[in-house]
Amino acid sequence: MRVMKKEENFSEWYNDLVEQAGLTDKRYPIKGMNVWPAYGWKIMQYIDTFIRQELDATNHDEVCFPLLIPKTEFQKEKDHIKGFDAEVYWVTHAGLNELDIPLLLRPTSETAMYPMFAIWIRSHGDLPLKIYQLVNTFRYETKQTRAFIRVREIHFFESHTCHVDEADAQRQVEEDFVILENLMQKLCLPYMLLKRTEWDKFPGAYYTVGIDTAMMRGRSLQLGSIHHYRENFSRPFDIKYEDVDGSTKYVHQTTYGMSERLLGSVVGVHGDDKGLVLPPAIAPFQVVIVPIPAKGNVDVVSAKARELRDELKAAGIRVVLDESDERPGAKFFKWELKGVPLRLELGARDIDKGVVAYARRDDGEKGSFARSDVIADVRTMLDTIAVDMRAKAQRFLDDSIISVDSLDFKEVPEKWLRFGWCGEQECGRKIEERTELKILGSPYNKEEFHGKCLGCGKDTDTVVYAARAM
RNA sequence: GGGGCCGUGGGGUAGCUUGGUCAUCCUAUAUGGUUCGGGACCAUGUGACUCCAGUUCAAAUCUGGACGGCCCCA
Repeated sequence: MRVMKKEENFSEWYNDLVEQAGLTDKRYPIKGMNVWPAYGWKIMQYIDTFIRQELDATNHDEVCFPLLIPKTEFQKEKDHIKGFDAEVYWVTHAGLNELDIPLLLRPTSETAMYPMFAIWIRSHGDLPLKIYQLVNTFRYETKQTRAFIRVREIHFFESHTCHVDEADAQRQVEEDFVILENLMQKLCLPYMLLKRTEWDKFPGAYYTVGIDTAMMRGRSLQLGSIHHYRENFSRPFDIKYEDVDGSTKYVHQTTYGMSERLLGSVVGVHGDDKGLVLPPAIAPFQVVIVPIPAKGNVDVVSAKARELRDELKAAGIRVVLDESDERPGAKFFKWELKGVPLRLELGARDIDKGVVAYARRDDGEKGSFARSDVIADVRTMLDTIAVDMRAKAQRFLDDSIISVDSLDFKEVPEKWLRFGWCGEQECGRKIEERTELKILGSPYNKEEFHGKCLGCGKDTDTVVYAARAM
């Protein structure tokens, strides 16, 4: 029961942590398909709740499509099939019979939804159509799997929208960025919006914007992506509407997808050698109260601790009182492992002085609150913790990036590289091969830049970021 | 696709080379007691050799296969 050192061996540290903290149980006998135990599921549910809130607030409707897709629908968009062919699970039999048309488990739901969109959409009055679902999707990953980050059964959020024209679809993409920003505030995660290269965009997309954050040692992790499809899917799926002038037009579509990787990033970005560090917004318990009993005052301390718990609970703060018969020290370690943002301690000393002792999970700071102000102080402290967690993570992302203007290094730095690129695929590929990094793309919100392409040396005002993807 | 390593209580392990005693230790866990401001202690318990076949008087240990896991290379 000891958490590894994050700096020494990130992989082992991560794998140990997610199991010890109760986020996942990897003992299920299928590779890449893990069990969600209560604690991990609860956190994911908070994340999902925020996603729902944001989507509902922007007039998306939650729906739920079937898990199985007929092969015939899946094959309608050529690039899409090419992109996913190698990693779909097939259902070929039902009972004792072989199926005439094989069914696949959705790797994503475009081809499940779009035949229905073609039926639902008749006129411009039906647009925009904005829906989303939170479901599990399946991808047969051939690379090594890792809890939350590379799994075969994915806990997935996907929104799909249809619009009258490209400009309206573009407005949707911009709205998605706002939704993202609000969510990332809750998770205290910094990120970058990078427009993917042509060879790395989503199969079938017109363009893809990747949402990336920084992990240890220069690794990048994609948290999700936003795609503009133009008419790439509406044509093969025949999703048309009748416009005001009576003409028939194809809709323009967008999608937006994120997964349990959000949780994986929270673990990887905020966690430390003591365990998980949860942002207050998604912590199942924002506060843990550890009573410090001593010989002769067990009942008094217990009563005071319950009183404190009830007050916090009534104030809407998610609180747990640990009355198990472990010693206080053991409880400290346990709740630190589980990442509870704020610990309150209540013993005879505190009761006498009219205070409650506290310890912050994020930076370990200790102090005490006046018992009379404890509700307000806890609220303020939770806010402060979130602010500080964001700032710390942002610093880490900023420090992960270095600008380079040549390929003349003996060893590729363990960083994200920022450099100029002329935009030619040949140059891009060459840079990727030379550095063994992946070009994540150029900032969606253009950065002022004047420099030379790292591949061919031509002047360019396009800057891109490259990193080793996790 | 090619190569290598490994499967022992819930978790982590020793034992395997050279087959032979009640399968080691840590952790977990159950009951009782003493404790309690940073991983308590005592007492008594619980719990494992991945599966199938073979060799043998005898297999955790040797051989073959299946299944599962991990790592490296393309």
